[in-house]
Amino acid sequence: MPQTDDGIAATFAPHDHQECAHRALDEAAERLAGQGARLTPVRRRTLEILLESHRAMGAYEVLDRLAAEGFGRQPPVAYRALEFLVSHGLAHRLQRLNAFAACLHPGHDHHPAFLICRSCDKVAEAPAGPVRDALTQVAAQGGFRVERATIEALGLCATCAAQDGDPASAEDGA
Amino acid sequence: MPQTDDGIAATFAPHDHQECAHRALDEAAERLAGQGARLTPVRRRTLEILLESHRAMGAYEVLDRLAAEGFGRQPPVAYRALEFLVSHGLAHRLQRLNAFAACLHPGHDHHPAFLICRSCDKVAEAPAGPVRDALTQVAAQGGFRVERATIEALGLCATCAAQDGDPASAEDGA
DNA sequence: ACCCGAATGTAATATAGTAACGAATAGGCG
DNA sequence: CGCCTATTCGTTACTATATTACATTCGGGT
Repeated sequence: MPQTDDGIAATFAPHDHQECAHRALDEAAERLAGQGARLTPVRRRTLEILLESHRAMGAYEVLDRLAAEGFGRQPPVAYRALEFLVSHGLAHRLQRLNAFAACLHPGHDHHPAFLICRSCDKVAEAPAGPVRDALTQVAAQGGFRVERATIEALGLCATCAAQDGDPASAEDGA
Repeated sequence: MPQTDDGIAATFAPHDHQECAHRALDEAAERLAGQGARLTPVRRRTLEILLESHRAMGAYEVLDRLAAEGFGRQPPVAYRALEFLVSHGLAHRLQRLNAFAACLHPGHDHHPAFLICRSCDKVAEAPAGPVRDALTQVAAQGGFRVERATIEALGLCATCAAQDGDPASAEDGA
């Protein structure tokens, strides 16, 4: 069973999420301190909200939460906090979903590939190195220089595949 | 100089676009006939509009054009035609841009990678096979089964790199 | 001619994102 | 401390993107 615990399975499988989220928040605070950037209350709360699940959330979904907790209730409140987090590598924007997800590996590979489970809606980050290399190479053959790449996969995670009795992802269902 | 004429360079370089667009339209009509699908006036015109350039166009940009030519002026008019084209493999949707581009290689690789030039805004389709393989593999290591992938690169095409005097993409500019 | 399903058109509304500007606030410094 | 300045926060107003719902029209079969 060639299943490395690289964080993908860890995202989708049941786990101590309190611990998981708490550590990500600590890491975030630490990294920001090093950069002289301020983790203000709205920003911190926004990150906490994203960290409550491994799903991606729309800006307005985040905004509703913030508003309910006494922060501003206008779109820029959410967009600014989210943009701050993204630009500091603490959250990611998912193009396919027009939504945002907390980064679980701040600092490792800031431009990962995303694996979006269509069943449980969770989003995992996967190392994009080899994928990016393949893309860079095929582009280079046409004289195109890749500067930024969007790599997002929709599919089924191992946990959902097992639960939904989807045999294709196990051994063989014949 | 390992530059195959796989269509990437062909998209970005100056070329006989009349011929290029016309051929794509013919191919489209032929394919649809084979499927029993109808290339109605709005749909045909929508495809022609997309084919006028190699850029991606927003739905409302297309809609304006259609409305000016006597078709309906409400969003569904454009969205329906575009969705039809996409679902029949005659156009693609670019997630990064919330926009649509005509497919130049209907039938070949219906889920290509996209190369978007940030300078001329043109969009080329690149064979996504190797990229997709790399993605599928890294996902599989986490137990994730990829069903659909979005692969879009932003960068600089060869033509723009040469014009803008960007030496990095030529040999070396030291 | 009649019927039916597909395609087209409309109005209305939902969702996503940005611009512009004033009020509050945190730190730097006399 | 008191003042200044840059950042952050909040608001209003607006633009852009996309969908739902429903009436009408059109093509093709019988």
